[in-house]
Amino acid sequence: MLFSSELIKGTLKTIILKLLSDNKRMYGYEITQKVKDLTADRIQLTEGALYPTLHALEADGLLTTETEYIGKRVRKYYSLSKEGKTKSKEKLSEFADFIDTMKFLLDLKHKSA
Amino acid sequence: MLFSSELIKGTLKTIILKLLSDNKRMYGYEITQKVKDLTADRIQLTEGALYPTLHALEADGLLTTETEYIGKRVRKYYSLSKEGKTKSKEKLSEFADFIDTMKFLLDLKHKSA
DNA sequence: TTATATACATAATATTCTTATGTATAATAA
DNA sequence: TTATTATACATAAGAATATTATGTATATAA
Repeated sequence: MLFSSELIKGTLKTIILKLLSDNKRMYGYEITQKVKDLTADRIQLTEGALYPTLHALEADGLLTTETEYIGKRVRKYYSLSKEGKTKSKEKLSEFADFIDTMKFLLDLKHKSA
Repeated sequence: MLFSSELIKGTLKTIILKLLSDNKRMYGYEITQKVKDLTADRIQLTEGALYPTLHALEADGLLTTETEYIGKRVRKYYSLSKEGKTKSKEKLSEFADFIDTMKFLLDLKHKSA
């Protein structure tokens, strides 16, 4: 069972920043596989969403890149910049707060007066 | 502190369906106020997002409406249809699952090999 | 009497996603 | 050996959904 993509919207940057804060450096394809593995195939990042987002994070100065060749195949490694590390913490803390807020909003009974 | 709108994206339908499953009937403005109250002003639904979404849910057969006049001012009450009730449960259960998945994905350390 | 709150709606724009397409190498299965 | 799948990048067209701005109108509070 795959999550409806609707739900995942808006979480991509947070996911990327978190994985990079744990792993020092990762390349795009690796990120898609890691997320697939860790979520038992329930979140599958598409390339059309991932790559433009990586580029945007880099353009914002949050990520730095190193290109390497594995045989003849190119691989582009991303790492958090100093600002990226700060941003990663902010995003994670905001997301944790958001989850708490949503849990409260959605779990409890709030009958109107 | 307001949540970045990015995070809230994709949760609007779930929020609406949940509030209506607790409250039998609500009107648009009331929904915005309820969400504002319950989240201590951290989630503020905008009219430009809310009304089109209500219309879409109605067009999908998930909501029914009754229009009433309070003095001379119109008020449009929304209620869950039978399919809406089913959908509401589905959405909430999916969201709960999603939260668990995201918690796992974001809380733990997953260093690559 | 002026600003704010209530109450709806929609249009232009922006953002961000899906889907499709393109290129190319490496590994595995038929 | 050849076709398929996996690896690995990228971008463009289109869809979905949000923001921001605008419009209309009544009711209430400063």
